[in-house]
Amino acid sequence: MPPASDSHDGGVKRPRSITPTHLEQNPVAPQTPNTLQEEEDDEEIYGAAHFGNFGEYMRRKRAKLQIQNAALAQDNDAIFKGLSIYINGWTQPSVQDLRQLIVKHGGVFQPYLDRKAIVTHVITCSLTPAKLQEFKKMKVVRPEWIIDSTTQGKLLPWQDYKYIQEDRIDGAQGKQASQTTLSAFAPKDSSKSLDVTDRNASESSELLKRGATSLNPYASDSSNPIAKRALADPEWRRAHTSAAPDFVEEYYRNSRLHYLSTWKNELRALVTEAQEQLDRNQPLAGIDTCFSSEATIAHPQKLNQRLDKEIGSSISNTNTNASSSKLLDEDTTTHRPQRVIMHCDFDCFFVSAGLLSRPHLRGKPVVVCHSQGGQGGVSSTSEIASASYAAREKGVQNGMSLQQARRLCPNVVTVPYEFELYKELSLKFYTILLTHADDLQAVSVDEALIDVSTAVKELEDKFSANESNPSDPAKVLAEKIRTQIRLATGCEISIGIADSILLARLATKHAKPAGSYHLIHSSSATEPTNEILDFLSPLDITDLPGFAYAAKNKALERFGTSNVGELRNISKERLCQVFGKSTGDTLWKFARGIDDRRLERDGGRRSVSCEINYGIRFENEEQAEKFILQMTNEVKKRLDDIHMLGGSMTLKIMKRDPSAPVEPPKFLGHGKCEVLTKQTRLLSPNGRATNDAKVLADHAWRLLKAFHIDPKELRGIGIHIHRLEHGPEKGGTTIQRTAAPGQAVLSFTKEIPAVPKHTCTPDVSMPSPKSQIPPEVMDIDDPDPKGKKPISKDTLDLPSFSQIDMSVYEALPEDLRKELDEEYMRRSASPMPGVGPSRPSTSTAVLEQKSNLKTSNMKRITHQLAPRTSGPSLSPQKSALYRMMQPKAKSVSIPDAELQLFGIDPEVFHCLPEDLQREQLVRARLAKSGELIDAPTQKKVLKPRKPTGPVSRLAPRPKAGYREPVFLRQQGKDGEKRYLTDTDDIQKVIGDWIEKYRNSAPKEKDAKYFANYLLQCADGQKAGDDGLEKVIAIMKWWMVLLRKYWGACETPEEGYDPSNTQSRQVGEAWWRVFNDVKEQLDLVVRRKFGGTISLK
DNA sequence: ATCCTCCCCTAC
DNA sequence: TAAGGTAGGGGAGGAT
Ligand SMILES: Nc1ccn([C@H]2C[C@H](O)[C@@H](COP(=O)(O)OP(=O)(O)OP(=O)(O)O)O2)c(=O)n1
Ligand SMILES: [Mg+2]
Repeated sequence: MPPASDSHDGGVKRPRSITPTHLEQNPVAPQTPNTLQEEEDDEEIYGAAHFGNFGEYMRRKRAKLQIQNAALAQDNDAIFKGLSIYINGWTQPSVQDLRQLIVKHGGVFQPYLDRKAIVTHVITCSLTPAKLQEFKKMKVVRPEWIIDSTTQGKLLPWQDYKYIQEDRIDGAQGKQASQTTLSAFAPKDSSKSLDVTDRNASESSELLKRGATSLNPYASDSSNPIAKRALADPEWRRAHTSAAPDFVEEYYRNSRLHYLSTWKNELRALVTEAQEQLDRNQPLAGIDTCFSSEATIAHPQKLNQRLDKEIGSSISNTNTNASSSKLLDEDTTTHRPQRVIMHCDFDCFFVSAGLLSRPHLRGKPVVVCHSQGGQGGVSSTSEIASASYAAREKGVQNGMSLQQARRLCPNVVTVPYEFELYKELSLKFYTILLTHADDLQAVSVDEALIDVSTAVKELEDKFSANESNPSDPAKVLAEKIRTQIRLATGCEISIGIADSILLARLATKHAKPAGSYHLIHSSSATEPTNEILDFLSPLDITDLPGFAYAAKNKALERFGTSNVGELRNISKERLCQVFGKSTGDTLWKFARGIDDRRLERDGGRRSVSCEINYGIRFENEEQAEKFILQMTNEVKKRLDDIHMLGGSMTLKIMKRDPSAPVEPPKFLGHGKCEVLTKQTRLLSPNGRATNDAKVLADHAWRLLKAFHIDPKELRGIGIHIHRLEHGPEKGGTTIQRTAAPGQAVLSFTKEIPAVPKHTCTPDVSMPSPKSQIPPEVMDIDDPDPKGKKPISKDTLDLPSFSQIDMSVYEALPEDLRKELDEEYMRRSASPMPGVGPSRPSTSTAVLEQKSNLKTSNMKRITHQLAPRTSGPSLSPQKSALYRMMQPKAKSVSIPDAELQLFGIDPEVFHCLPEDLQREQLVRARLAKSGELIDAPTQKKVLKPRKPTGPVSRLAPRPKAGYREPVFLRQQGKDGEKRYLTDTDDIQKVIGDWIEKYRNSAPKEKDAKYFANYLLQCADGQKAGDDGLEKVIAIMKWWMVLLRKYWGACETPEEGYDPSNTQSRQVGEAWWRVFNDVKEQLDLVVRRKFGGTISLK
């Protein structure tokens, strides 16, 4: 069974910020003042008092907590330390109260019952039978356990409070909690447990079963009746699911995650542009030009002057004229001096933005989500994008469902998204940051890393001139920036300062909300001091950037701890062993506060993708095909936006896991799924990477069909394009982005949405009138609407047929090849002039009639080609079949290029036993010495694996007759059995294979490998005609075996047979694989020999 | 060794 | 009702 996966759901993602809950719970001042405390004191000097009392208050409390948590291990009050507690359903006392008690006394409150998170205890007042079953291996206790324990100040035995229903619960088996040190930092992001899509569903399914709850929309096993009811109405389906004609557009208009990704890209580009301007010695003008047309922001220079006046700062910004890259360039050489990195991040960004127009909600528990039903939403599965700090106090987290939030905080207020506003604020934010930064890395719409070494240095010089000022210039600058941002946007940001990215990020968590924090060594030591180590020690691995739940699980599993301080004791070798070389090394360094990464520069895009895993509910193939069309059109737009062409496509689908309900708990979500991907080379008729909508659509549709999946089972579709090449910069097909999309795009495909979904791209970033551009304007902007039409055959500039790269040609979808064939014939450009019909038709039926005629030409042409590697991915991963088919002898060592010189296909060569390899070489050398290379027939062959243009693989075509079929030729040569060279052997392999999968469907990987092997035999010049015979023999044998075992399943039964046995499903899977392979073979055979293989 | 391919993982 | 996207780092392990 192919793997199922859902990275979102399995994980424990948690906000990086410190939950204010902790603050509330730990008001006691720390015993030992340390750096943190000192910084707090500093803060007072530097005027944090400007801010609302709220931020100041919170921040101070949190800082105290931070220190306290470090000592929490010894705290007698931490009676729940090491426990991870989940509260099920309605309880008395309330969830919030219990949660507060748990957290206050050192326990971990689990908002979800996550299969990956460790839950030591479940608290409940009542349990449904289903839950009872679900929890039967866990410690299920009544709330009194918590109450009594806290009142008595010690952890009472849970057994005394075991929750009992009529059925006996064997609760003693729950996993013991790992001894993880409590972190001062809150969890990274809201956990979305459970409809886990595992890449190895079978292995972990046992665990998966464990923790579904009705309150968790990601639980894997309960159905959503509301969704079921809605979907029963066909009208509704057609309006609200992927069956809708404009679903893609509508979806993207509302997907926050889509915006997040889009913005990040845009900001990166913008920053790069601005930096280039600055590098051209146009300090401020650059910024102005860059942004003025896109958002109404004050000129930075003026802004600064104004700000200086307003905040009465004696520090003027002396950095505005600094060259952006001078210092940076120095840095790149050897060891950089001492950087000052700031990590700047809006506090609860979406909420803060939303509150700009709702000031009365300040300080209240507010969340941003789609669901807006006032006090309703008790059962809403709508996801919370951002929660205010007041809401976080109650345990509400970003990414949580609204129903979860309501449970934790019944009076939480919901606020709608305002995407345009976010982008606007972000632009102001970035503009100001650029004003101070030597370098800037766009992290996200609300977050950036800046290198402010120069500005801090200048400030420092100024201070030292003043003498009497003991201020930390970095901190002063941070506060100045915060003030500027506040005045420009009305929002609070927090800033973490340090000399590395890692420490700056950690400092930010500490600074939030509405503060700044300089994580600095007291000494001027270059490497992390004890203070830094002490800061890090209480943290959890998930507090480190780049490490989340998977890392945590590995750490817990392999080291028994996820605490940074304890992980520091693990040797680098062990870490690398568990996490891999680079990641292990990084972890080792991070645990010691070492991070020498520089800020990332935009290195140019390497892939473009488009993926929707929500609301995918097809009833038939036609809907799926229409949807694919929408997706590929979207992909095309994205390619055009960045003037790129794609050389390769991966189609990714999510398929409902057989064990998952048809309607998952999350409304229209994908639920537990298997994730499958198929990849293909993506080449247009001109042999280059492409952006052609039709080519994209054809490839995608073809890939989708190759899954042979019931469209009803689809839950997600993604199209990824890689191996990007530069396309035309302007004009032609690349206009629509700068033109208003609607009209221009409509002009060539009806399916494309008429309204731009990029409502927040810079050119339309103003919320107002501009977002709707009149159609006339768009027409003017687009000089050549036709350029976006599928390439017209009449105007297409085709190379002469002989110039066509055959590997490219062969990689085309069949119908495209046919079309191309027809075109050549029509133009009399084919090697057999004038054979074709006068006009190509798009009718499949017609094309098929003609195919024989053309394939005979194809055969002649392909025969002249050099050997080539067969299609994409002849590189099986380790698999049972693969291992079975591996040659036992090691390969004779000889460069492939030399083999090719001999006309031997390396791939085949390496499959041969050693003695045969030698023999082949001897023969080849002999033959070559007696003949001239047939130069004129040399061809360039595009090597499938090299992304960069055609790699010439000069492979002189030996004279006909010379080259005996490498494969299978030795049959009968000397009765010795050889791997993969003898029919008997292969028959045995097939037999073994089937035997191995008598009771479960064959692995996709094996099937692919086997198919490739057969194709290799039948295709190209690797085998002569007896190669084909061999293939036919193998296929026949395979068929015989399948008939023997599953003869009844040869033709899949129509309709739904409730008595569908496991055996029947396995049989059908085998036949599906068989037919799939035969189909592929037929394709090759038809091309080569003009017919299909007959297994009669 | 170094590359490539097919994934997993992470961040917002 | 709800809108679970997207790009890049990098690891495992085969190909070169
Ligand atoms: N699961 C998530 C996480 C974040 N976001 C969006 C909304 C957030 O406001 C924005 C920024 O994410 P942050 O992680 O910076 O979180 P916030 O800014 O909301 O809070 P803070 O930074 O104060 O912790 O991204 C989202 O839509 N879904
Ligand atoms: Mg933020």
